[in-house]
Amino acid sequence: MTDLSTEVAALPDKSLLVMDDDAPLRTRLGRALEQRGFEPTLVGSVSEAITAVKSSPPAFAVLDMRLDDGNGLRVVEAVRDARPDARIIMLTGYGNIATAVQAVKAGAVDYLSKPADADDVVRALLARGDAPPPPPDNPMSADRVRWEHIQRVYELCNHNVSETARRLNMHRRTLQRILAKRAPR
Amino acid sequence: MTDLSTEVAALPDKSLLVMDDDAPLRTRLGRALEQRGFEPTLVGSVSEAITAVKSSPPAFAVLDMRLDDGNGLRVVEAVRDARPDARIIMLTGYGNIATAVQAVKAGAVDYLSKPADADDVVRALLARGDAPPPPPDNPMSADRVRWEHIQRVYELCNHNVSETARRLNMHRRTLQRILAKRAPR
DNA sequence: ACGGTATGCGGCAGACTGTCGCAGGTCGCA
DNA sequence: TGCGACCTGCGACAGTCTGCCGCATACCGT
Repeated sequence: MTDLSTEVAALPDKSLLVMDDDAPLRTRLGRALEQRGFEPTLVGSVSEAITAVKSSPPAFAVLDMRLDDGNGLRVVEAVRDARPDARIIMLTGYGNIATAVQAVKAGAVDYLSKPADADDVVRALLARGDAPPPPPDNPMSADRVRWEHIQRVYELCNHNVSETARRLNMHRRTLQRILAKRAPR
Repeated sequence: MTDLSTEVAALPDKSLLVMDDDAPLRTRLGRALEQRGFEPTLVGSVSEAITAVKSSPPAFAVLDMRLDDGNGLRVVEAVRDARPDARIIMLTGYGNIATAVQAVKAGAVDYLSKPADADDVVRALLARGDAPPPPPDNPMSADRVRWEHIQRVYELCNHNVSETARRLNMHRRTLQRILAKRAPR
């Protein structure tokens, strides 16, 4: 388990589809996975992904959940239909349980929240026997949880401060101040 | 979808297993589900649950994830083995993505984090066609999210204020004051 | 009896929040 | 071109909340 690259090298099929609408991140992730031995195809939208899947179904897939032109779940289904043995993992900006449940039900083998480093992705991709890793003891600080929630809604509101504040039922001024600061640990 | 009770009444088999180690909560949940037409069996531990499943496999199950005498996942498997068509939902004090993924992979149809009210549970239990909430985004207030997180950890720490504060990385005094107040809206 | 730990509570200085208000920017529409 | 509807950033101020210290009490295991 220490050397992921050799494990990847032993795979019969290293084809991997990476879908993310953030181009720099996508490229970086693609490069990192390539270095670890995969043969990635990069796409930035659901439609591109579907096309790619049709022309050559990948053995692995790393998909962003939320894109501009549709839901990442559609791609999960497409990949599963084209290739039932594919190992798919979902990626998303801020972890959300409901989303994770949907993703797994749709057929993803795992769900990671960004920022997830390439090693995490590879580990999830390779994890044959699902090892219930550690005691699921996750001590996120209360402020951190609050902050992430805010970020999520903020993103969802397309970085519109006023609307985010309205939805969050908090003062625009307060939101502004919070957004101006860095994430709490 | 508006009247859950009538929908429950139409079920061929209303048997339901409720497992939670917190007796008051279990009773309350059981009563609530009974009022909505289910026929619940209440148990407070994994071993009791396994026994119950063996003697009469339920059509539905609401299981707490973490109990003193073992992992709720074991019960998921037991139920699934005994009755593959059963609809199981997991409940947990502390919402955790890794756990949610595990639960769904084990065969649960949904995963809710406490506090989940009875209607939420029934909805999850009945939701035949899945993924009705494509917009999985709640306009929960930021403070509410924080508060729920705190409550969850607090419960997880067995109502130990000092330990909760330590884990949450916040001051015990502050936690005390927060717990003394009611939930924010 | 003693150290370790948990709990409730008073108090205080400093940080944060809720509110107002003001100024400037963008967009769509007569 | 001007108006109205929004959005954004920011200053100021009072009221609230938080971090931190201390003290007293109450269980435990040794």
